[in-house]
Amino acid sequence: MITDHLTELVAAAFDAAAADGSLELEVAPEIRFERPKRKEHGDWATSVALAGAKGAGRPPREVAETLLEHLPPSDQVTAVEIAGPGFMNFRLSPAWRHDVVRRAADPAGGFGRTNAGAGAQVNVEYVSSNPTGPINVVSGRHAAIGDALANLLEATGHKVIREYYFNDAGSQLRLFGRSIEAHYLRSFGIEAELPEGGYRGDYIADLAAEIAAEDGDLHVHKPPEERVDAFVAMGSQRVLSRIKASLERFGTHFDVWFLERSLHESGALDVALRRLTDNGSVEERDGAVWFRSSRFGDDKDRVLIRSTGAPTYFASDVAYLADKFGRGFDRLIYLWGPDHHGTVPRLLAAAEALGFERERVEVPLVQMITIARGGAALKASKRAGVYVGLDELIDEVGVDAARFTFLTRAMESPLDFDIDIVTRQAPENPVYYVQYAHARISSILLRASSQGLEPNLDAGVLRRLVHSGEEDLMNKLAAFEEALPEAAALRAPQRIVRYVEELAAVFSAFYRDCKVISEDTELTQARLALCVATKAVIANGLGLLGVSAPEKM
RNA sequence: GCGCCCGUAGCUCAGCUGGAUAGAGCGGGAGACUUCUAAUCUCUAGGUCGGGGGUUCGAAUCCCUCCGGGCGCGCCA
Repeated sequence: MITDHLTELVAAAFDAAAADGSLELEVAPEIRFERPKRKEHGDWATSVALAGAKGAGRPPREVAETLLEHLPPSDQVTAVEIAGPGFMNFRLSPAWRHDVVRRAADPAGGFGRTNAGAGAQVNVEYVSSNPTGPINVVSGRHAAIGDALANLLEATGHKVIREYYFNDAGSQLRLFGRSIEAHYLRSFGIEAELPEGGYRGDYIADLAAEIAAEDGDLHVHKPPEERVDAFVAMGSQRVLSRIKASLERFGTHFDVWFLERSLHESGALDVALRRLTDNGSVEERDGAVWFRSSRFGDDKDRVLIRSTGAPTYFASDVAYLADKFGRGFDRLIYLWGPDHHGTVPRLLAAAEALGFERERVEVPLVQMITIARGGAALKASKRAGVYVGLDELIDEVGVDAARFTFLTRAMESPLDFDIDIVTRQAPENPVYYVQYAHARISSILLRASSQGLEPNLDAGVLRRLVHSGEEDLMNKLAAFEEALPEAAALRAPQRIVRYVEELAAVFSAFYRDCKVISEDTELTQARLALCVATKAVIANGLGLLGVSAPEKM
């Protein structure tokens, strides 16, 4: 990457200046380059002179002057200027920009991709919504973010497994089964109370009606426990297949659908428990089995096995964690909601107690969504039965606009989601701006091709790109090589959203100022090459976000 | 009370591993369609970066503190 080259140059300048005694520094400051916000400040700038001024006992501008005098020549750099309090502003050569175009236009080049992950295996678990009801917009946000994170990790050299944890063993499922049971029994004229705190959505009644239609009164005369078991199984099965369908429609594909129940059935729960017991991380108290998580940084100890003998949800979590590491992952990412943040310390404690470095477990929290309709806040709750379904959202605004909206905000930022506003804004959603740029390029390329004009990436041809609109566009293309790794490292897909919007804007300016197809064949070929590169980068960026890049709009 | 997240333009939000004049979209105002896609573009108005201290050559960004909002602190999940 170019910044590595620039860093080497400056490091060499430090060495040379030290060697001839013109700059005395005990410790050289870290050399970092950044893209200046203002064009006048060049392509890349460094503030090392400011940082090093104190140690050198000299004014920053003087330090900068000295460095400048000792800077080795480079064919990538056309000028270096000292500006402001002591910034060193570098201007890069056209050849460097042309190289960017060439690499970006190469479909096999993997422009922007890195191998930072060096093949590390990462498990990304997200959505993992309980199979007690249809999937809602909150899960939609999780799905969009999880997909984007997984894509970003893959693009930076990680091997990613996308996983959905299916909670089919807990007390919520029980409650769900009993809720269906009540409706079912009522449909046969049998008096039945909805369980306290039970599920109230219409879909519960629908599920009961479906089962009644298929099985008739088959379940009426079963023993209550057995009957609830049946409803849990049938209900969650049906709900899960709907969840899968909704996610599929949303464009989210999981590699692994993991059943909590399998942890119980395989004995994984017992194995994990034994491991903790064997290393003294567990104790019995008040008839229950506790994990001594407070030894590993948690506020207090946590129950694994209740005094009733039933394992807690957390016990499954521990077994699941062990299972994931057992499958060879180097890193586990759990995308959780803010309501689970209190359970993060115990998860990390469990990792440590099981002998895995806690740094290998990462739990980004996706903040909540405040759902409103026409300004009136709604409470999204499955149990209360008021929520906006993912399907409904897709129907109203479409997958691309929904994803883009979810990804524009940083995940740690709460999202105000007014269905009416998003629906109304759907046609003017920024996602279309970006897609439009892509479609426009496709159209230009098509037209050019029909006239026998093709892009040409030869150095001699690209040399024709000298207009400021062309230069800006090439610079913005180059920025993808920083935007992608940064977004991945910071777990910040919104950076890709920003980038892609900016790229579309810069392209629009180029489109306005530089007519692509003209009488000048060589210039046309050069501009077509720039179009091809831009189109590829837009498509790559949108692809990372799970958003389509249409050829036509 | 403790913990986590948030507080930046009228609204929704970027920017936060410290940098040079704090950005975008929407909304407001004024314009541009004989032109490779007007789902576009140009210009414009709009800010005590919640308040106050501190660190620094430099703070929206780091530290402390206060205020406001949200969430969490179960042998629930």
